[in-house]
Amino acid sequence: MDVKYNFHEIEKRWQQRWEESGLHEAKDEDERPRYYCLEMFPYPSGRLHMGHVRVYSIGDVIARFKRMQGYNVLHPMGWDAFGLPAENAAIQRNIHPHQWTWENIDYMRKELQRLGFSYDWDREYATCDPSYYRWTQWLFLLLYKNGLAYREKAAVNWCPSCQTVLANEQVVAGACERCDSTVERTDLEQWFFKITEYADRLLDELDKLDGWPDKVKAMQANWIGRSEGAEIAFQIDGMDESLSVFTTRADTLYGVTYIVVAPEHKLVDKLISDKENSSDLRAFVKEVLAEDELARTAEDAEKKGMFTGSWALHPLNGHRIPILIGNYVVGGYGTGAVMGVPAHDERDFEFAKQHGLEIRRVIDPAEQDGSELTSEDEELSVAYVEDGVLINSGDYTKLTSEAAREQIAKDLEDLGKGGTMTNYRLRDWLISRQRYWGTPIPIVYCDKCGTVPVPEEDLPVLLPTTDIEFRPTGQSPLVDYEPFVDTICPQCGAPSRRETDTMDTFIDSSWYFLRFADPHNEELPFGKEKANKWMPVEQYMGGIEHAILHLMYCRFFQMVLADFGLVDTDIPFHNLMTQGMVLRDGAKMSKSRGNVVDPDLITQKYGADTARLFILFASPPERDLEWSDEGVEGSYRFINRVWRLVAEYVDLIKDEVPRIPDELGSRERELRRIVHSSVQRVTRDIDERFSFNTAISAIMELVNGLYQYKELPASRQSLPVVREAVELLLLALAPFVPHVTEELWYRLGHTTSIHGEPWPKYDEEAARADVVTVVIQVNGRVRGRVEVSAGSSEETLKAAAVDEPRVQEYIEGKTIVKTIVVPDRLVNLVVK
RNA sequence: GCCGGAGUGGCGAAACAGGCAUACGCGACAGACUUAAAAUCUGUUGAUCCCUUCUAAGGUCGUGCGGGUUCGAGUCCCGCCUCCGGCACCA
Repeated sequence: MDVKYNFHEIEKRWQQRWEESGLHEAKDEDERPRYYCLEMFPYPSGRLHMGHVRVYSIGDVIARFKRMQGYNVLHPMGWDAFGLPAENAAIQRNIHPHQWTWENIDYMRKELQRLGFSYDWDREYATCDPSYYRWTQWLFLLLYKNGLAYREKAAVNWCPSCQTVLANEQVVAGACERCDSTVERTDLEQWFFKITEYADRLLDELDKLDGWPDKVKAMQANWIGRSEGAEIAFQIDGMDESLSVFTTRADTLYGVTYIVVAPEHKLVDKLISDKENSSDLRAFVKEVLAEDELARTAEDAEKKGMFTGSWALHPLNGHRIPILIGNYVVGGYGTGAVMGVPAHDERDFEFAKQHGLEIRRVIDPAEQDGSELTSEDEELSVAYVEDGVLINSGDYTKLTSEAAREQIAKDLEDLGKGGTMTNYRLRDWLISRQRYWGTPIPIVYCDKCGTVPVPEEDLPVLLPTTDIEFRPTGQSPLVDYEPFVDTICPQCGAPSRRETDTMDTFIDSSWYFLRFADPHNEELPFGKEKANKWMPVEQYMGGIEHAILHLMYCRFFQMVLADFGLVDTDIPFHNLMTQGMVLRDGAKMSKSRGNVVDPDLITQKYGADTARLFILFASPPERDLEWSDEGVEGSYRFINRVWRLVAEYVDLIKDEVPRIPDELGSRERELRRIVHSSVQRVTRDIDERFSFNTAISAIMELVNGLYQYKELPASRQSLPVVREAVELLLLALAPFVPHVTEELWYRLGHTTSIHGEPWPKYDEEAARADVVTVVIQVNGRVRGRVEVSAGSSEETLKAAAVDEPRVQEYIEGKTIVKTIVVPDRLVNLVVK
């Protein structure tokens, strides 16, 4: 056998053979238990980056391992192919987005194939293909017909650079998630999905996702932001209007000394119109509204406020309460108005001090924290924001905060002045985009019939791929393309206009995992039977950056589709793993930083197996991975070490059967102990905790053990034991480095793929050591070690311990008051 | 401020259930092979020497910091610090 490890030739040959033999195809009709292994599909940006290589290497180990364990594995790949970069590239390089995208897909598919990932390529698709987005449109109509998609004028986020609106989830700290430009607020008529209708379920059912990281669940819970409290209506004095506030602290209702409304509140006009200083008031409103919303409502911003001249009436005691306009009240949350309770809210306290408003204490801490009853008229230096016992609160005095909240909400409800209310941070999902390269929204506007959905049989509404000027103008490029826009009303046949906005690309990826279960279906997005066969995805993998966006949208879609009976499970992904980033010099790889390592160069120089092995070995999957050129060299060295080992042994063991003789020498028993305990560790590390780095280190120890054994004179070596060791080594290594293990497997004389072999069983008996080192401690400090046969009794261990000369030094002249024995591990003598 | 996660050699990291801290790899150093180098194989590699002494063993210290529980703590408990991520004038 050639001594040189020629990865170019090996990898190319096996990739071809695997594809030809259909080794990685998932079978719809197959009685074995199914296993759906999925990694987030890529956007075809041009080339793979190391982040891709990492997540797909992780997924491939799992897919291959599960196949060897006897599962019918679905491991598909496709393309999240609609999106802005295609348009930007089109503008910069004068190439059509369609062409740019498909060329990228062709290139990146080759890159994936060169890495040897075991995808079922028969199921591949791209979301920009009409055969896919036809069903995205179909699903849009499903939501529309069921009242879950609607069009409305609303204050929306506008990205001036991307020239489109964005969903709330796509705005990070006031900036566009994609390009970092500051987002502007503007009123526009837009399409929304009613995700808020599912807010409670999206929150409550997080508990069902026991295979998801707590981090992701916490982020989603945060994002949904459910807040339970009360709505309270304050009659406006002298007007036939009332002002509603939302509060979580109804127990502090008697402490209300003012009300603040947001400048955009719909009653602002009425409140200030007939006042003598109304022009000043208007100027104030205008001034506040002109401020950037993010800055205005930032925590450290100055709290500005101005009295409107109007008064509200307390719903329980009828007191007159001034109404102010304040910059710190968020118009879009709750009712856009808050009750001011300065004694028991830090923000209100600060605001009241600034504007000389009354501070009235109504909660006493006494019984809550056991501190002394504080004097009621003592002036507060800070707000008391904890729960307590009510004081100065009419009939509610002496109730606890908790009891009072309930009672007050109930009584207000009876009076018709409020009741319990739940608020969410989550907003409806704004899904329309003023851009070209996306799924057209299948809606027609008719002068007579209004908004008309395109009939299902007329789908897809094709995105024109020629003659489009797609430079962003703030409205969809389709607006000016008459062949697309001009149509006839599906209901009355009159000339009408198509919707020209396209859908947020997150919709494309919110159901793609279902399409993989049935990718060629021409009747439906997916057949129910096939979806039920494969769903939910057993193991899903991707970056943490999708914790809220993609992963919440998918849950929403899956719930909707389950509700409409298209699929049984309402959970898209059973287990989720979020892998860390690939860093170099401590920072994320990026072009601007110039610290990018091109996967193609690595596969060219070292081969796919080395690239995969390094990435899996360098770090546990969830953690960030620091790129290291030396580390890559090390992985390459290791594969060569395996190659040489087999090359040196192959002629000797080619015809050996791994039958183990009953009588073994100590060296053979030692080798088998290493081999079998390594396989045991690899199995556990992959199966139970995806700890690939430690699995690989166990295999390295196996190889080291074989090299040690190889030092023995050839005549004294047991070839059946070596044969067994080499076979187990290759099998355990197969999911990580599929090409080289396949090659060596054939060289050993096998005629079928190693990847079709069952995962190796280990012999627990063989994995156990004959002799163990037991640590002897005196008072918890290590004072000696003894070698004893495994499973020695407590008495034997104790005797061996006190016999140790060095131990005797420490116990001489002292009394042993206690002896702790951990079998096969440790003896601790406690002396005085 | 609230929520989640992390902090271990020169570096990436390991320690499964409270029981030898640093497995495995990188780097470094040394030996073998070689005319030589590379490659390869083998070995050494936490700090320290105030203390002991047999000079290569032994002691002592050591998992962000300070306490605690325990025969024994990287691991459990209490209190902090730092870093990363999410939410945040959300009423």
